Amino acid sequence: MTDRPAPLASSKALNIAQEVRRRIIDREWRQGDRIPDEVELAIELGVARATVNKALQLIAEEGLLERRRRAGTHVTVNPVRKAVLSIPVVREQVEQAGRTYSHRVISQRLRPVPAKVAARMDLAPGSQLIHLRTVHLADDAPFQAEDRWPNPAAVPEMLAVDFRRDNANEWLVRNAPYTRADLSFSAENANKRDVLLLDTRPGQALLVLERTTSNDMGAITHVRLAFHPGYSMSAE
Amino acid sequence: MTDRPAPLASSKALNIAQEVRRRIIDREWRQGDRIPDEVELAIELGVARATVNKALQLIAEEGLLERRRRAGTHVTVNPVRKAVLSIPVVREQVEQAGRTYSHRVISQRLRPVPAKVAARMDLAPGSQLIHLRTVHLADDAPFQAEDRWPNPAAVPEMLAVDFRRDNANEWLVRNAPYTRADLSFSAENANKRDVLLLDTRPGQALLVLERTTSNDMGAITHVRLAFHPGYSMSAE
DNA sequence: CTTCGTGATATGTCTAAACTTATTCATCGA
DNA sequence: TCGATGAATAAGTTTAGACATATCACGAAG
Repeated sequence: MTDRPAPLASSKALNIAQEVRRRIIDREWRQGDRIPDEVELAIELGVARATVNKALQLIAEEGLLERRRRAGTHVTVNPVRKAVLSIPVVREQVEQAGRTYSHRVISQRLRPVPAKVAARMDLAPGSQLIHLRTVHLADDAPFQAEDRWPNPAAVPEMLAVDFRRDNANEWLVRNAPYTRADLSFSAENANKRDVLLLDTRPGQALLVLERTTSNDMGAITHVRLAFHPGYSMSAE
Repeated sequence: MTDRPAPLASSKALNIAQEVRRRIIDREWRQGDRIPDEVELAIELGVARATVNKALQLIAEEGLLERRRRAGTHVTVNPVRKAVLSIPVVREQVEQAGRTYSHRVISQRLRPVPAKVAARMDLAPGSQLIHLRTVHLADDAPFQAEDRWPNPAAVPEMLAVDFRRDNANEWLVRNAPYTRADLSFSAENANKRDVLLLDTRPGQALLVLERTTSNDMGAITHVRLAFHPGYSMSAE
């Protein structure tokens, strides 16, 4: 029987990263301190420098370390908290919760964009876009109200699509891939339309996600998603 | 003059990643397709396999590719959108906007935790924690209302700290590093206290961030941050 | 027909070595 | 005193090669 080299719950690089995090958290390396360089750590830990490099880069991405050529690696003084949000497709979100998904298109027609949306999409005010209003349901209860402005200039075929049959989000993901997405979260008091779509009362606080997606050619779509009351979005 | 080997706007690995993204976006590789394996790509692009590996791992993290040993690398069918939120320390957030930061501690005392908070922090109901209420100001206008439950069991010294002088968030970051943070966003209608602290009207929709931080020993603190009306949080 | 190996294969990981590049620091000259 | 210059340094990147490991696919045994 060959003795296995390590328990290997995970990779060497990850073990090193964990050890480095421990030293930072346990104050062996204080905020602002310069830590030993890659060569030293490689020798101390008995691995190749490339492995130490991988581990340190990982932690630097997490924000606990700052690295600069020649200056060395330092423990970040005021680490900015980063949170990764996963924003799944509505349908999957609903189905993953074990509920039945459906959606209803309220309206679909060509309209000039409102100024605010035009600004976000970097379009000339008054441009004609498709305007689409949809409500997404979980077990026939309103889950999310969608107010979308797809840009036919991005994908001309979209003018021929009937979004009553094809889910707009999924059609766009498949037919108009984007390279950039700007999103923002806010809280809004339910307006009349929200009340109607989400079956709630006026003024109810709603979590609102606004997203603008674009590629090199320009904006593809802007969408405002209002979640049902009480919805909360988790991270990390 | 030695002719430089490449324009080298960035590294080879990043250039390869960009090229791979392009092929996915331009539909040269369709959703679900298996793409050429690392060795093939390395030969095609004239680089080492390790470089291709780095590029593909990067894109897999972004969610556009799925990789499994032996099965190969496939283009993700329904990519989950991921967004990275940066959650800066309040003080820096305010100062970065060119405004003057200040804060006022409304109350600080030992109290039994409410059931909801106890559940989040995984504590026995009725445990005694410090309860701290603070309002953060930008140019003397309310910016954020904070409702915090630090756990003295995590760092006993905190019982002796006067948070009127030391910013609680910053004291904790320095003296009680955490390894885990759970956060969630929601929208809430302003309650009476929010109205008072944020100088707004009852029912106003507020963006609320709740965060529980902990380390191996258990929960360190739970905090509810209510932002001033109209505040929005952006990502990517 | 099903189940259980077993080999082939694509990715995962690590290493040692070399080269590149940004940045600091000390030295020297104006 | 100040600024320019250049050497030294630490991280960044790439390479070729090796071995590890998960899993797919196929064939043998039941």
